[in-house]
Amino acid sequence: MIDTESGILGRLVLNSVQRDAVVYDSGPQLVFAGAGTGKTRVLTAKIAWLIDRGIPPLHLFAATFTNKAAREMRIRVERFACRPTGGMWIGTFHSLCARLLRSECRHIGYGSAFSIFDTADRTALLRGVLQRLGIDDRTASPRQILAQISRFKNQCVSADEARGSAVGFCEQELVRIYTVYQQTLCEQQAMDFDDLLMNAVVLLREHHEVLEQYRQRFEYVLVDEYQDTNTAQRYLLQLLAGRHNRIFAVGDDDQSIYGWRGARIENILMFEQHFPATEIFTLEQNYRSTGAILDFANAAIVGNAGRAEKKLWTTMGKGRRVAVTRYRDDRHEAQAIGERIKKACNGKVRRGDIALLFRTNAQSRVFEEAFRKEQIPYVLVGGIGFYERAEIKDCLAYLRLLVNPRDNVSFERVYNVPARGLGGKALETLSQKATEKGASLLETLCASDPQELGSRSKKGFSELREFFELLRDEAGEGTSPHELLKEVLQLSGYMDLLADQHTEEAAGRIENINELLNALAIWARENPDGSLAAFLEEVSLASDVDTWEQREDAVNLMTLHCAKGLEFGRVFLVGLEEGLLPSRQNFDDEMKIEEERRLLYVGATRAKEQLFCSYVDRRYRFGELLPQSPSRFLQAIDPSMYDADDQTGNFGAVPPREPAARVAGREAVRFTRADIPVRKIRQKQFSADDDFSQDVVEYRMGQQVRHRNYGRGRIISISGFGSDMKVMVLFNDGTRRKLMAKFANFEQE
DNA sequence: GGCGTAAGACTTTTT
DNA sequence: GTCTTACGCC
Repeated sequence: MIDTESGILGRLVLNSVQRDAVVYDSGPQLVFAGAGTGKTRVLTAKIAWLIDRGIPPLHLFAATFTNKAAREMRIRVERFACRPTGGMWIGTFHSLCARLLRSECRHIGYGSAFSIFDTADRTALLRGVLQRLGIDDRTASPRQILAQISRFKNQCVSADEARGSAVGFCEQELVRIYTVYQQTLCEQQAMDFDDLLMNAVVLLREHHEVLEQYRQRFEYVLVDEYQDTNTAQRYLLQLLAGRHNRIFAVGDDDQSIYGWRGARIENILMFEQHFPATEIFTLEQNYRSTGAILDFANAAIVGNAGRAEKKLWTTMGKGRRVAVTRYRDDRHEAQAIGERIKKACNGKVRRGDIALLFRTNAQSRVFEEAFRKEQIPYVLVGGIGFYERAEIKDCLAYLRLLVNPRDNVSFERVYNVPARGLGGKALETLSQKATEKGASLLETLCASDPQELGSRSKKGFSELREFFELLRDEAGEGTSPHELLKEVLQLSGYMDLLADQHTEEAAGRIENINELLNALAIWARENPDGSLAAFLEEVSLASDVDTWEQREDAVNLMTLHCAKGLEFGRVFLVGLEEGLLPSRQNFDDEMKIEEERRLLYVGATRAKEQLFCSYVDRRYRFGELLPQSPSRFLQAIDPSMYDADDQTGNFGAVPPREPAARVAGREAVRFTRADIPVRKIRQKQFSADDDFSQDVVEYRMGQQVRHRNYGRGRIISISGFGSDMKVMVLFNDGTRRKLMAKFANFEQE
């Protein structure tokens, strides 16, 4: 023991529970690691410790939540263990499964060059399937169908298995669609994200020799963010860990926020049932946030039922109080926060240490505008990702076709981009031929005489055919991916098309394409042996945070989901309103409301020193100014946990039920203070369960009031909202009193 | 039969 | 406000 102490354990700064978790080595382990308790540190330390004890890195399987986390962990492990970790399998579940499938998928009817379909690709595929089945896509939205198919796959329910339990017309139709959708994917040698997981499980389940080989190899299975695993991922872990029975999972049920994507919080809560003889470790000392922030976060999360018992504590002291600010509307919120950030950054606060977190991507717009106006540098993480832009998808579709000529979705994307005089009719002709031959569109094109493909489209088709044949030859001769893309852009005329447009938009697209070329060149330098296929895979499985580089000088804007696992000195949590957090679409389901509450918890616990929350009275949605009310989660937190600050300038007033915008017609009307009449003070006493948004006393600053016992006075400050609203009154006898508005019983002047 | 313009739907979160 | 789809024109 003394040996290890002076060795690697000496280099890793760990508290006693963390150290116990690292050195325990007698079977399955679950580490409950609350926010900021050193989850990553423990996982990194565990891997480094294992390697230090002589476990070859190639016997380790480690699943992280993002590729970025995987990269960072690999670097840290290498630093601690002072050894290269090349053979270690570390990455996201999706990339690890892709890796497994690339080498073993011959067992399940795939070649190693399969395409990976993203949401847009699978939507395009489904549209085609619905058309072929003669189903009107207005009767059931493709979105919903895809969500249902994902639900099956996330639980590893194949189309055949689903058929057995389908009840009623709708379900049977769904299964029929699922069946054809799955066949079509296979025909095109493509897998969607869910397939990567499900097919990996199917492969290991049905091919015992393959399973044994990998089980044997992976002596240790390590998992980060275990609370966000879905059923398929759990099956995969159970299969892989089935032999050595050494699984090390880290997670926090309070941070489970991916239920909508199939994640099962039960996975972490029932870990002991899934992995018998588990030893549980609970990390409760928080090293990230101040006491004030932790108290606020704890107060937010206690509303959830069925949590694993834990209580975060810190030795850091209370720190600065959490601020909860009310603004007039979303523009006001953005402008005021922009100014606040600007002021703070004139001091010694680094912009890179500030994050602005929101529930939906749509909320970022106003902030971007405000920040530009204030000249605050910012980085937007996520949103419309680089690889989702039309011009980038076009480029990638061309490249994908070179790797996998059976990828019809890619073919249909680019066969007429730039325009070659080929349209729906031309595609139909080609498609029919392809069906007869049992080949893909590109294969059929290359095998057909253009003369047979319709008189009008023969020119376009023969152009396209020559283009692909030339590229395929070049690809075969080992031309670098970077050169290939350049050729694609030139030979297809794609670049010319953009260059001739002379618009700002086209210029932006050219810039993006250059960025892609650049990325390809850099990637080739870092991966000298990397194939085009490998590049495409990496690109398909890259997440938003993967491409994010934290900068010293730029404020970080991202969704709450994106912020998981990150930390910042100052955090602005914006738009804490009903309908947004919690999201309106989750109102009806208590489980989903709990997930929304966890989202608030995740957001709050990102903050190290200071947390600013805000909500607005009115918000633009669909181009209309709609009234908003503060989030139920805020209202449930004891007001003593934070400082309430009302910046609306019309304190206590509540937005009208029917927005004036409606009355005025379609045109959206901006509210000014004068638009909102300050109603007379009402004498009514309110009960606690009154809906405050309907029955609330409206006060404003400076208002004259008369109190039954204290006489006349003037309101000098207002805090809190709804039934918790407090007013500070300066009475004429010189005394100041803070009164609960609902009990003040002011007499009318 | 392709291309451009106008109404239409619509946004939760992402590998 | 933005992206997609439908229709009418060339």
